[in-house]
Amino acid sequence: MNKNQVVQILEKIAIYLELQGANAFKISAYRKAGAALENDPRSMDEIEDVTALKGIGKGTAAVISELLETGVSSELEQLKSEVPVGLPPLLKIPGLGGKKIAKLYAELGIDSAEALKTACEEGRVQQLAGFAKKTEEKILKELETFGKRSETHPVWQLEEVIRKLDTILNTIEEIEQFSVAGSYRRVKESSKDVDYMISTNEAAKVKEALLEKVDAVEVIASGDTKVSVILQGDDAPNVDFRIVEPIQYATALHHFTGSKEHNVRMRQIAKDRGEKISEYGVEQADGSVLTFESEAAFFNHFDLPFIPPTLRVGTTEFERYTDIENLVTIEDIRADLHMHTTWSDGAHTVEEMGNALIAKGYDYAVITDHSQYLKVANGLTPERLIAQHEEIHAFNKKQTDFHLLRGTEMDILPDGLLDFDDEVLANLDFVIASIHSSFSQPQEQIMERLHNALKNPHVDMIAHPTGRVIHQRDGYNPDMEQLIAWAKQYNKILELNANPYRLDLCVEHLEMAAKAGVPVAINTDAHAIEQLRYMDTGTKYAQKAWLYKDMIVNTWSFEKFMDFLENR
DNA sequence: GCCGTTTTCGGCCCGACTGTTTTCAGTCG
Repeated sequence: MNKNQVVQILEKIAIYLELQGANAFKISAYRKAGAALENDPRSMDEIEDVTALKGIGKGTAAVISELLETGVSSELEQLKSEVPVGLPPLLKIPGLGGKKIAKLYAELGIDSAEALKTACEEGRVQQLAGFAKKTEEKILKELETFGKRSETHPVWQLEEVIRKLDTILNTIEEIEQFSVAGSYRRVKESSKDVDYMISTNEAAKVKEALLEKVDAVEVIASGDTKVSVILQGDDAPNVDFRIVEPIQYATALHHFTGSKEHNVRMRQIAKDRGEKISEYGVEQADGSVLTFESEAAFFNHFDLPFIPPTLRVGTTEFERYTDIENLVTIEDIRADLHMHTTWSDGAHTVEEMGNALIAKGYDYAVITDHSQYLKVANGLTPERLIAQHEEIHAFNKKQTDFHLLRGTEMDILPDGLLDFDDEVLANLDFVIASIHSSFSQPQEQIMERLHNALKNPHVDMIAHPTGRVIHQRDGYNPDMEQLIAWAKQYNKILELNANPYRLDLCVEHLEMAAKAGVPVAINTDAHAIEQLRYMDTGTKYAQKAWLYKDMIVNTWSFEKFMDFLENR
């Protein structure tokens, strides 16, 4: 039994305990034990003594060793025999937690969503102590969409939502500062909802403006410091707006950015020093409350550097914080090595893209339109590629300190051949090879295609190496260990494709690449000027894998980059 | 259930909101 499976069973035990109304700290002890395993970099086999991990004691260690020996947990089996199988899914109904569900089961025998619905309709739920008419109505309403709503929303969906909300918030005069917070700010691949932090001296007016301007189908909560709504649209997410006074903004933003685990650690650190952290500030032993100009000042108060939101997981950031200054940031990026123009399926011309790249402050970039195989994307034939070079050349002539390179995003064909001959490739400054077809081939065949590309001396980089689209498709499932070994052997670059639909390589694979010493490029794969902004998401995502700037080829100077390409 | 230089018991991060109450429990993040 592997570590993931063990962690999942510990979580299951926690869920069942919740449904028995067990002690909250006991429940969280099982979750902490799972988190301790998860955060340890070693595999299950490599961990000799689990009790050595903080958070795992006698009880949870016994569960783990039983799982490893027999594959089952007698504790979980016991719980399962006591708790009906229909109860765990009910935890997903907003407003219902373990205790209420336990009560519904104990007093009314409700053991499924179906039974709950009937009981509500018959008015039996509102007769229970602690429940009343409103609760019953709310449960009935939630049951209508039960199982239909997405539990989480992918980052590419939220990106759209957040762009719209930012525009709205910018029009509300009374707002002093605002920022998205929560897991989106931490660049999680998907989030349950959207959190916003807002500071103002006129909370009532801001609240009013929010309710008026934000397109909501339903207002879930509307208090003095919090407005919670469900947005209009298919499968739209919930948005929480938290409103605080300007002096509280930094600590509140930190608080609502999380993660929960990070906040717990911060509070423990504060507690050890006789201080108390809340969203409103840091309370001193004498009862006075400190507030801060910025999150950085808040961290500095605890002798920590600014910890970027992406790193706030509650573990490594407190152990490796001296490394943070080496991590790649958006300011380090000097180039974008993957983008499309009107020559293939892009929306802007070579010149328009070139000017936009200069406006971003880059030193160099590569135009990489699709190759001829990709007919749906108007891929370039060798002849059109040559014609494009004239245009790029003309653009470059007008520049003094910016270099636009000639590249291609060349298809690796289903039979493993490359879409351009070597003599075509030899004419290019930078060659990307990608798979866009026959995703369902067996892994050996996929790997053979990738190997063919990596072996070719003209190929510089593999783009979006797994082909995944977050929440939509898994990609073509390459053997990543092998792919990274080959990239190392042939000295090729692997891409972190920053498009929020992709984020490919993922964090886990980026960590493997970094460990192997394979150079990484963070690219937007922009098909239009406005998509060049994805670089920001990409660099933040790279931080999650603790990638240092010197590992990222597009932080290098133009000279260093060209030198690498020539002497690779 | 876990933890411990205040160590084998007593605390475990902290606060808002809602709906139920009439001072609070449950849920949520």
